[in-house]
Amino acid sequence: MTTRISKKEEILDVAESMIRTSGYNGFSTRDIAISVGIKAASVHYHFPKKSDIGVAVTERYTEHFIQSLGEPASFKDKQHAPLATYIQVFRNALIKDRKLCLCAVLGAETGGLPLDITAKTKIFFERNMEWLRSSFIAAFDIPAKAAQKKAALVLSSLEGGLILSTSMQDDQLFEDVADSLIELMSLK
Amino acid sequence: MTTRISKKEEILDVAESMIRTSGYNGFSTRDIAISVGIKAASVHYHFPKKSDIGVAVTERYTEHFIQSLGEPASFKDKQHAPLATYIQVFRNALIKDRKLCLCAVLGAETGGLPLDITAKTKIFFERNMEWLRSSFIAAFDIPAKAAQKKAALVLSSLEGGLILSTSMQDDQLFEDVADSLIELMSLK
DNA sequence: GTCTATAATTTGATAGAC
DNA sequence: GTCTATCAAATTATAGAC
Repeated sequence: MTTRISKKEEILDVAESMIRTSGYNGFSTRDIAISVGIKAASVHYHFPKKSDIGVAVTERYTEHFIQSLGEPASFKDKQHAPLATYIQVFRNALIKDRKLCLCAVLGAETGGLPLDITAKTKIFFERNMEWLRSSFIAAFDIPAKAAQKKAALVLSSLEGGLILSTSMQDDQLFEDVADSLIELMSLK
Repeated sequence: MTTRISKKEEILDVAESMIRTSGYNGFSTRDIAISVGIKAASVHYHFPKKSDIGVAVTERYTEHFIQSLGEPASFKDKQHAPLATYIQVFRNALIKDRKLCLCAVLGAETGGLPLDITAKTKIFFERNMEWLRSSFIAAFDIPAKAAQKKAALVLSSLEGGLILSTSMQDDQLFEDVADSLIELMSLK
């Protein structure tokens, strides 16, 4: 006897999928209703405004994403570990989900979004940068500024790599980005 | 006596700006009309369907972008030249335009776009990858596969860097990405 | 919690006058 | 080439019954 997830969670699941595929302005509350199997009015019962869905999806996505990375401190002196872990999370998005990172999509639409959603998107990137910085400091024992630069390159290139790979319909392009990162960062 | 640009060009200018700010689904043909100073019906005279605007903008953007890069062959044996040139074009988008790359935005919305627009977006990335590959082969005298990997990293990280920098409201993040690329690529 | 019904607005697009 | 007028459909959202 499996526990059924609530309609509220189902709405978030569908919304996350739709944003990661078509962007926040690429679907309607009615689209969500149809996909969940309820009426649009019922969607508004759980989330009065569409932007409430966007905010909730982004918060939940951020928590799941950071949790899936594990503890930065555990990479002490293990130089390859944090990058390998990080690449795998993005590879799963591309290969298993066949979708982009939620916040890369929202970041690309920034000017067309409600402000409460852009605020949550910013937090996603800040928390990921923090994870990468502290992981690189633990793994490589390098100064904060060097870790910041590495983190900026890794996060930017993997977010961009997902977009390029998807747009070009070429999974190998993502692997080329990953290979480049691994090769170049073990040299430095 | 300066030559006035046509309304058709003005529509493309405004549409390009709006897509790069809010995404293709983040504005209406009426928004364009207001910004150009005509009525929505007049926009449809120049471009019958909204997607015709998207296709025309993407084609024009691609041509301008590639032209601004110059000839790849001119970088023969000049190792720093192609990367410096490429970074500067993206830096201009961030600092001068205060906008993302058109095709990064369209790439992020892929699933919610008319197919003729996604086709043009794909061509943008293909032509940029080709420019980078041939530039790196000329500059570094390296095998095609090594050039492909470098090109994938450079294009992905600069596209992603623009998105992160904009979303985080932190121009320095883009410079961190650029510094990382320059440092790591001159070592390899 | 979900439904029907409805409303105000927006959107993409067309017809036809000037 | 631009306008007024118009439209059908979609979109976000609310009121109130069950």
